Amino acid sequence: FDRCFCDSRTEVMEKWVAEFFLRRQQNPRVYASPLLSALKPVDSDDCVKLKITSVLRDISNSLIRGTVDEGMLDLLEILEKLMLQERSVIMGSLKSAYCWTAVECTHRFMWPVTASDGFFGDALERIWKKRIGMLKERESDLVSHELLKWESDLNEAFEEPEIYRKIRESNVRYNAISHLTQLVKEQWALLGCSSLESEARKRLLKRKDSPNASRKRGNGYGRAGETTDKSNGENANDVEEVGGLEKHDGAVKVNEQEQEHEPSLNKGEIAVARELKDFLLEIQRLIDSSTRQEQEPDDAMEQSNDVTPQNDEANRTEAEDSEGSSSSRRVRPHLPTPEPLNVSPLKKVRLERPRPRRPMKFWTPEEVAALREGVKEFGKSWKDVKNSNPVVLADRSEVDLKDKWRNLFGR
DNA sequence: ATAGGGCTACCG
DNA sequence: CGGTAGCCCTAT
Repeated sequence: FDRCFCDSRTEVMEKWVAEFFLRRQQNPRVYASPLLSALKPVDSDDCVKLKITSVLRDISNSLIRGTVDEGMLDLLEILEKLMLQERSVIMGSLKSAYCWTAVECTHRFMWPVTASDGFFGDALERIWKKRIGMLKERESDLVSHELLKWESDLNEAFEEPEIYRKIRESNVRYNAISHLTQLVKEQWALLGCSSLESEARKRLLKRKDSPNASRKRGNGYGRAGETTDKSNGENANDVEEVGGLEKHDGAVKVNEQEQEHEPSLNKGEIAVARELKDFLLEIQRLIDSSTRQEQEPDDAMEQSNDVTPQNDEANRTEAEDSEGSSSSRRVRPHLPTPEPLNVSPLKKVRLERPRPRRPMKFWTPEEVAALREGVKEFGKSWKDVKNSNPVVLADRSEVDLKDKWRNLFGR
């Protein structure tokens, strides 16, 4: 950090701030492209992560709006390319999300009862021949078996009214949304917390550790905000704000990839903190005005700089926390009429219907002996018992062991 | 992961 | 019926 402290300091901070806003899940929703263009274009190669973050943000937003269209396919393709740049594997979740999104994009043209009536043919041509054709050409990993299967099914559907009808009536959208949601969740989790936040946590820890020798590592991070005294002025503010916001970070590990930002700020710490805060406020202001005037804020942004809203800065954070109270004055985007779902997402359905009962098998004396041995050695930790003789106990689950033991000796 | 309640097939 | 063995479900 020292090295880049002088000239590229602001650049790093821009990245951090952008990243921070892109990752937070709360309102106001950030739109990736305006945010990135609002910042000076930081187009170095190490921005891949930031780009991934922004693509994810776009996908999330699209999902929140309920929009699963060909723009989504674009986003997924970009995501794939970025992940290749990062030399990470293309995961199953991305493949199936892409597959189902492609199917959904086609499926939405199956509104007429017969294939030839509407634009189904055009959709096939555009999406499957051209778009996916290009994927095939560059041997993309997105071309999965699943995808190929659907390709042939959809092509068949064009000829066979019966197949057309079946696909037409199936609930593709539900699957597409599920897979996309899954993908987004997985990716957010993979990214961990933002650089800004991990920095804040680090400083928080340092501060907590130094005064008293309480070594409370592990998941001590959680609600640390309250315990810090506010006497530290703006520093404390920053930390609280940052610490409280992100929800999706689940695993509280400081991401390995975050290490590039590792070196801590001990010089000019205060100055940096102050600058960060200014950044946050400024960006917040941009976001506020841009989300308020719908999502085409590119030009709106300029004027809004001076017409900027006023005093509500102070209560802003609280307003966001109670989701929705402030959203009433935001323009609600026009949502496409949702297609009816065969399965209500509200009703908790078991997607795999009740497993057929495992056929009953009596315990052999050998198995019982193994069980006794195991328990003698490990007590009632069934996991260990099973591991102590995995061969004999191969088709007995840990629960089976427990049940059998109960049968043998009452309680 | 484990404990404990419940269900079902079977038997006397 | 009641009892038992094996298996399933779910709260902790």
